[in-house]
Amino acid sequence: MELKQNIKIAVDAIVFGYADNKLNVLLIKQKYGVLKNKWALVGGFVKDDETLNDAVNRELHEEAGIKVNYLEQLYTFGDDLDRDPRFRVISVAYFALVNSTKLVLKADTDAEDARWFPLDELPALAFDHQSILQTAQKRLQSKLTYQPVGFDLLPKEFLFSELETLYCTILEKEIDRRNFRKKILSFGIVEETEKFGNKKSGRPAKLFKFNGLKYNKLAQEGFLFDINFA
Amino acid sequence: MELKQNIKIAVDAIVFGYADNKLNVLLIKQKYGVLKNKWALVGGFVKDDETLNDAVNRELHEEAGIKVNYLEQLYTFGDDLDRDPRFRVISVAYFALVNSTKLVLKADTDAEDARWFPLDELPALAFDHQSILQTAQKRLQSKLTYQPVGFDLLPKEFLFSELETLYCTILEKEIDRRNFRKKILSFGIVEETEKFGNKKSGRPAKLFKFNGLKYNKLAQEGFLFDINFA
DNA sequence: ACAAAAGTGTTAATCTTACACCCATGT
DNA sequence: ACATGGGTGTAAGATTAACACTTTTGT
Repeated sequence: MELKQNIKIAVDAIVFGYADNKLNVLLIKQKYGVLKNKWALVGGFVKDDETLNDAVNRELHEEAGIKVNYLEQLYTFGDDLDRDPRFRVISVAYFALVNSTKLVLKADTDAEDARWFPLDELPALAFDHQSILQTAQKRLQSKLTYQPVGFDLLPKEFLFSELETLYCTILEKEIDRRNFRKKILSFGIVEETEKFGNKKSGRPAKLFKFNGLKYNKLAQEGFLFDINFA
Repeated sequence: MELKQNIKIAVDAIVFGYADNKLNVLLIKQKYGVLKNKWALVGGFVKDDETLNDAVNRELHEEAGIKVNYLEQLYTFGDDLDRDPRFRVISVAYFALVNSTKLVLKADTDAEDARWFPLDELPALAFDHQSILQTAQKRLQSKLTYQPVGFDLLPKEFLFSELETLYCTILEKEIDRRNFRKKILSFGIVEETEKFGNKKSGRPAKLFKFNGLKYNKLAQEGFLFDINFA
């Protein structure tokens, strides 16, 4: 009874990036194997002597050449026995955020191609990656309201209007500018810099930055980041 | 590179029960193997042709003879390479709730013994089960505030005071009786019955029941269960 | 001068918190 | 009559929601 198990374990990463007021997902098209010429999430099999975390980071590096700002375990998909046509695979999915604006994707060892796709222009995906992606999108939406993960999708210094648009875009709702600014500033974890953005038109706007250390300190003392708007 | 993987995949269940104003956890002591004479979570290896969900339910049945009221995936523990001394094991942990008051545990095929332990009187646990348990406890605490999972720990009909004590116990804080009752009743998902509890002393109290169908309907319309008290 | 985006305050409504006394039963 | 737990309302304070005009720059 003990050792007859023949199940493979993989990790997959849903990497979200944000650019041009759009939420993007990182997909790759592999050179070899069953996945040849199909778009898929970054991912692969776990090595015997490597942690799940190391496996994801390795795949992210090998297949797309990136380091992410935020990474957490999302869900383990293992109820679909025919997920992978080759053999039973259980996939531990991870959820990752990057500031994609200036991110250069280099298709490295395993990948033939790596590209950002806006969420509303997705190609057909391999396996059950479509449904994994939906789970991830829901997670992102809810995380946004109770953890300061939005900043991981923006450059270190950003305009308030960018932060606001990010929230509107991802949560798919309108947000009142004044109330949003008031609320965010009331937390005391976003600071004004001396610099200004470089938009072409309109009144110049100050750049802001997120103070992660301060957030951690406050969070330990019981502070709860929380944004909820009608 | 493809198929040399030698990792075993297991499921474990953290089953919480509630009785006598205490939160309990279901632990088992196995007959055979490395786990002989050690208390551990219900769990075991996944079969090749069985979903993760089926695996957990099977183990719950085989090792403790129970059906749970609530079951959800908790987290996949796979970063500790030496978790199991025999070989690399990745464990998908599930989180389960039962009304344990009248639950008869029958040690079935695999288990030598199955018992409820109050959270503050735990024995030493096998593997990394102690830390899995802590993750589960945190999950329970937070779930309690944004999903009506408390009802899954109580009998179908319960006293308001029982519900309140359950919240106090699990969240480890004092709650104002009037505010609590007002809040819960305002949701409209808990209904008065005609029956009364059978406490020995004090004024007789009505039994209430949770209307799950109504909750589901409301939840679909955007209703959010939410309990937060200082 | 006009277009474009940034910046800013107030008020009404709602929700949350704090708090204490009477009620129905068993002994 | 007393002990035990059940049941109830209100007022002050905090938070949220709704709402529109002025400012600064480039063209």
